[in-house]
Amino acid sequence: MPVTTTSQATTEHQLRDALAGVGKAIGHPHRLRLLELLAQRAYRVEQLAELCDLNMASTSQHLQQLRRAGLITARREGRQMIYRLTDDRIVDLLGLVRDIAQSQLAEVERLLGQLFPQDIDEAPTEVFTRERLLQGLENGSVTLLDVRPGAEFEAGHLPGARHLTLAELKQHLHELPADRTIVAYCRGPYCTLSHQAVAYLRQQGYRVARLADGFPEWKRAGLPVEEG
Amino acid sequence: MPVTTTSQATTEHQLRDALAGVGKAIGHPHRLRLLELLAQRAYRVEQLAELCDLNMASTSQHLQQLRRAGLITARREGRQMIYRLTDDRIVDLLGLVRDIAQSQLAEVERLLGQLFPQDIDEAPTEVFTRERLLQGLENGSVTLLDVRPGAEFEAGHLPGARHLTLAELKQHLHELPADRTIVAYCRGPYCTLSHQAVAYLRQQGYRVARLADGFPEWKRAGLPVEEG
DNA sequence: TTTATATTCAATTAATATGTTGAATATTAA
DNA sequence: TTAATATTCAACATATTAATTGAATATAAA
Repeated sequence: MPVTTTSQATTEHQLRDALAGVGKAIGHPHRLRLLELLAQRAYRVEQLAELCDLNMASTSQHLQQLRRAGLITARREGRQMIYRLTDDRIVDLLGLVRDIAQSQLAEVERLLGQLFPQDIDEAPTEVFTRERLLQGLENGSVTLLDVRPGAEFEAGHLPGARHLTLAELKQHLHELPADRTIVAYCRGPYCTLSHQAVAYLRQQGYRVARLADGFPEWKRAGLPVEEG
Repeated sequence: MPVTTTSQATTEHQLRDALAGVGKAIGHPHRLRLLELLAQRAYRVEQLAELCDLNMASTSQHLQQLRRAGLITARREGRQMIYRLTDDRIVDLLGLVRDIAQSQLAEVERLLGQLFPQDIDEAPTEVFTRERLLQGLENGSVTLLDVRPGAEFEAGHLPGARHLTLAELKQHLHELPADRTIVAYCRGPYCTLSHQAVAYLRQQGYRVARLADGFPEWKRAGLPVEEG
């Protein structure tokens, strides 16, 4: 007859505790922000602290919670610690949480409407899937534009992408082709950078579209990237 | 020039707060247990309370946290509330958390070794993928055995599955075919029921294998189920 | 209506998580 | 060695979350 030892329930409970640790780790806005940043590239504690507007001790502690949950790893390099995602599946995890929240929580829907307002007069911006972008790059019908911060571009970007931050866009406007569709991309679906770039370029009369998601998802999909 | 309103940072923070809510929701062992159960079938509060060994008030509060996070919905039916997963993607979420934890946390690896000990002498139990099982069912080379509790089987099971709990297995042993492989399945990868069934049947001389994952994953994959 | 029942709400206490400060550690450069 | 720097640890105050109890609500049956 099947045996159910007394310790089995305990083990199952411990197992559930360990899995809950992953939930706890992503269950805080600061840690989500850290993961979003680390999905773009590896960072030192100091940089993360600055980008998240946290002090170093706090940042370090959050990073260690993420590490204990198996979501990031640390490597010492000289006198600094470099943190990175353990695994591309963390990108999937963040994406899945985003998708579930977006489809089930009215609050998220509302906030997205606020963050990405649709100008009702205009036709909606064209959105490229990864497949369509690949095709466009192959037949040379699109110019690819990375509008993330320079450091993120340098650590890795889509092949052939031109890099311009929003601030640089105005001065280099004439360098962009008027006869081809410009496809802008940024950190991911909830990042506003590519939306802002698209709005500006469109206003300036360019043919412009937006990649549906960002660099991490592209890399996660196993598509080629140029690394700095 | 691109505009960054003062409220944008706030909106992004609120958005991250909402997403963190999903993490918080799955960041407690009791709530994970509740989700595992609800992945099998819809349940009333009372049943969940009993299965999780919690009192009703506590159970109800945990359920409401899951509901606020958009992971489950409630429907009143007479004087009772029926809870169910909002979405099959919740099954994906649990699976992804499991996979990440398993590959990144030594503690999880250790606990699994404890929960599913490999008898070193024996050849390891054969594990069927869903694809292989489908094929085996088609050509009639396997008998499918559901070893979950009766209520879960009745709410939905794999087509053609025979239901026997571990307790019932002994008495109905002779009804099982000796000339075909018996494939047992249960709640999912971390459920011990199918392992126990396999160990017993094997010891009794049956040709027996285990489905890699359980009923929720099968259903989630869009494969046919027989509903009670 | 009244009564019985399932569930949720409210209030309390206990437990846990967070942010902050200053000290401790580990590594490089002097 | 010593000094400088990046990071982590320890300890505290504060905030959030959990479990428990008893009361309140909503529905169905009497």
